[in-house]
Order: sequence, then structure tokens, then C-alpha cells
Amino acid sequence: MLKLTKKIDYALMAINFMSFKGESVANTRNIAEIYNIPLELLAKVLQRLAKKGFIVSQNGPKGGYTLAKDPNVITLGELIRAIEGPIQIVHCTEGDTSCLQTARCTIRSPLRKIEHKIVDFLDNVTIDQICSEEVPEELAV
Amino acid sequence: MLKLTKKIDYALMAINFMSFKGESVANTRNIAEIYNIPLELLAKVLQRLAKKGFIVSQNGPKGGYTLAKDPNVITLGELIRAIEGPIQIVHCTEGDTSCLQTARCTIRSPLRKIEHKIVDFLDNVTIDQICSEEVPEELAV
DNA sequence: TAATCGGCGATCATTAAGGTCGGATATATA
DNA sequence: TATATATCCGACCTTAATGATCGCCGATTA
Ligand code: FES
Ligand code: FES
Repeated sequence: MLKLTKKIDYALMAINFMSFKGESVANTRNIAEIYNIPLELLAKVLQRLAKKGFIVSQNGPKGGYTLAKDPNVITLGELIRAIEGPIQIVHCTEGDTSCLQTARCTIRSPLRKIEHKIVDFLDNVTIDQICSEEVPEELAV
Repeated sequence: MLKLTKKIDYALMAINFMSFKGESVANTRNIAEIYNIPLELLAKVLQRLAKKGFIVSQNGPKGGYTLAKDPNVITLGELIRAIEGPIQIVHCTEGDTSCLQTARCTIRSPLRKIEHKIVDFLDNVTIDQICSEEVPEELAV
């Protein structure tokens, strides 16, 4: 119900961590251990972020990820779309036939406007507004 | 993922319908048939709305519901809270111990601010901005 | 060439949402 | 007063989305 997913949380934590690592690579295991995130799940999230061009992967031993973009040019909206797909506050799309209410639905189009405004808002929140927390020195190996 | 529930949809449709009925009562079955909503589910939603004081119930035959408030003083935020409980974009509350990331979570409090802004927005959208659609005359029995 | 990393598809588990059922109480009307 | 029709309410089942796991591959570097 109007909730962000864990994947988004993980992505934000990971980006936060990477932004403190700067040029040096951060590997998945390291991040997973620090934040207590299931390794495989975090791996998937990072793969997705890499695919979408937010981070760059470095394969092989001593490999890992580095940020491809500055956190202040990535928006929360972009990040959500990258991981979860298009943001849809209201489930029924225009051409959708599966919804039984489609025929007499009085609310679809007004809700679209609200959706648009929320998306608009999310597209104006940059990641660095969220990722400004310190990473404890002793953990940022 | 950041989606409104069907219950909210149903509530909006019902309120829309009732606002066109004016003083005369609208019964659950009637609304359910028109909009193709599962009767029992709609009933529950309306009971919830009645309990929260948005609509007034009239028991017995010829009974039903009438609006207790003008749609232009009810906000979407209120409606969502009435039906689904408090709006939480981010799952983990402050005292929550169940989340494994709590210890080193860097994103909880920044996300709270975003949540607050969205809630603020929803609290400034009135229902009549959504419920402005016509109800076909032949159906509004 | 062995150990360490990311890449990827398939799969299972858990939870939340959507929907159903059965029985109760209230009330208008015949 | 009997009956039909309405709201009320809690328990329950089903389905879909999310969260998490597994196994195997290819890349890279020491
Ligand atoms: S079309 Fe599905 S609820 Fe409006
Ligand atoms: S406390 Fe649960 S993700 Fe931050």
C-alpha cells in the first residue's frame, strides 16, 4: 500500500556506500555484510543498476562496482523505475481489459493526474538528498 | 509498489455515486452492480467509511448509505488512512526491531521526509477533485 | 590454473491484497 | 407479528507480489 520495496532500500544503501568509496570499487559481499543484506538479492539489485547505467561493474577478483553518475544527478524516480519498472499508483492502464470496473470507472483519469504529480515529485528528489549519512570508517573496508 | 489498493478505488467510486444521489440513500448492492464490484468487499469498505464518519448508515429495508461530509472537505489522504491505516512509504518504523538493517540503516530518516511530503500532498487533494464524473442516469436508480 | 568476483535464470517462501462465506442485528412494510 | 431486505462483523480462503535462495556460468587477476 503505497510502499517502497526492500530492493529500493538496498539500492539506496549501496549507492550511499559507494559514494563514500569514491573511485575505489565496492564489492557486493562487502556491502551485504555491512548492511546485513542478503547477498544474492543485493547482487541482483546491483546488476540491475549496472545494466541501467547507474553504476559500473568491474569483473574478476578485486572487482566490484563504482558509481557511474553523481548521486546529485540521479533522482529517486529514476532509481525506482530502474529497479521496479514504471511507477503506477493506479493499477488499471487505459487499454486494460482485465479490470472489471473499466466499463463504468469514474476514477481512472483523475487518479492519473495525481499519479503524475507524485512521479513528478519523485523525479525531483535527488539521491544525494537521501544518501548523506556517514559510513563508519572501520566498516568501509 | 507505490500502488493504491482496490479498496480505495471502490471507496472513491462509491462516494462518487453517493454524491450524485444527494439526500436519498444508496444501498451496497446497487453500487456493486453498477460498478461491477464484489458485493461483500464493497460492503466492508462502506462499513469502514461509516465507522470513520465519512458516510451515515441507514439500517433495514430501504436502508443504505448517505454522505456525511461534502466531498470537497474530505481529502484523499484521510480516505486512505480510514481504509488502510497510516500511510507508510518506508516500512521500518523507528522502534522496529524486525528489520535486519536497522543497526546501520542510513536511509530511514531521509525517506521519512519524503514520505511526509507525499502525505502532505495527499492531504491536500480533495475527493471532489477525483469524483467529478457523471453517473449514467438510467443506472442511478 | 585456482580463487574470486560479477551475471543470470529458475525456483521457493513469505506476506499482503483481494475476495468469499456464514451468521448476526436492525427495520420497513405487509 | 412475520418476513424480506438491509447493514454489520469476523473468520476464512485464494491469488499475486515481494523477498529470498540456489546453481551454474563467464570474466579476471594473482
Ligand atoms: S479501470 Fe480499473 S478501477 Fe478504474
Ligand atoms: S531500518 Fe529497515 S531498512 Fe532502514
